[in-house]
Amino acid sequence: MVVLQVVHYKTMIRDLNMELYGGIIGLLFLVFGIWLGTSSFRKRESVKYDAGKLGLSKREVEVLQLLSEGFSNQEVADRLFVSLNTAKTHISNIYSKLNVKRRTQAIQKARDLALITPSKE
Amino acid sequence: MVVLQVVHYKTMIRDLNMELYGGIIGLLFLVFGIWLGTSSFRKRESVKYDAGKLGLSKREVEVLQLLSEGFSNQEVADRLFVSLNTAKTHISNIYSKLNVKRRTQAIQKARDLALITPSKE
DNA sequence: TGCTAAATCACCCGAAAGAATGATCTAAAA
DNA sequence: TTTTAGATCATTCTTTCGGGTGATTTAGCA
Repeated sequence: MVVLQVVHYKTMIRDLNMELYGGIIGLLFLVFGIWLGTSSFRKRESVKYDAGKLGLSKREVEVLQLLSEGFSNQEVADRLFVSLNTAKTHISNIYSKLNVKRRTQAIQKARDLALITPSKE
Repeated sequence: MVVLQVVHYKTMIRDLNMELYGGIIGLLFLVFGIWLGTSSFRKRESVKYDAGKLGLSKREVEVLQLLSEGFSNQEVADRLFVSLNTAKTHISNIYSKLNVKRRTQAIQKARDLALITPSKE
């Protein structure tokens, strides 16, 4: 009987350890699962990288950002404290660098390439 | 010794069960974690609902979709097999219903309200 | 120190976009 | 059947966009 009790005691110890292990491993699985779930939905964010690749200057990226927020040429000019003509020059340069014809297309491309910061989504 | 062996045998059985349980519970945690991770990143999608609320006709939603894809007025007209004037009329009506002044703002609002189908993202 | 890229601004011109208004036609609802 | 909403198209007019070109200034690089 003593033998049995000793054995039983050992298994109880082991049970406790198992519970602890179970909890920890469960947590690990949980964390791993959350990581899996979120990482598949996270988007890569590389602003300066793509912008530099396309030859966009930081001023042009600023303009692009404002364009994407729905501002007119004049509003962009006002917000950057430059003349309308300057704003137009930047915008034209953006079009040629992005290889597009219209501002809507530029905005589209900027979104696709993650050149700009989305306001909502 | 027979007793010991029997007890040992039982614990082995239990160990096997524990491994199974552990695996299953781990899987459950994993699934739950993935669910947690993804659900916090999923977006609501209600197309016809908001469109109706704003009083947009289905034709206008069609036009809005094309606008968001970067098409010019003429291209929208061509794609819907209507005249340029008709396209412009639709677009104007969209602006007043969305309470915006420019097409870029209309596109923005349409995206925010999930009135349109995003091409990429 | 000269070269170069970036940023700034100007002027001109044509095309596109947008506002305002009115008209016709059709299908569905009252 | 009469109303009504949606879709269609037109005309006129103003504003905005976009292309093309050239000039000046400044800051960093070779």
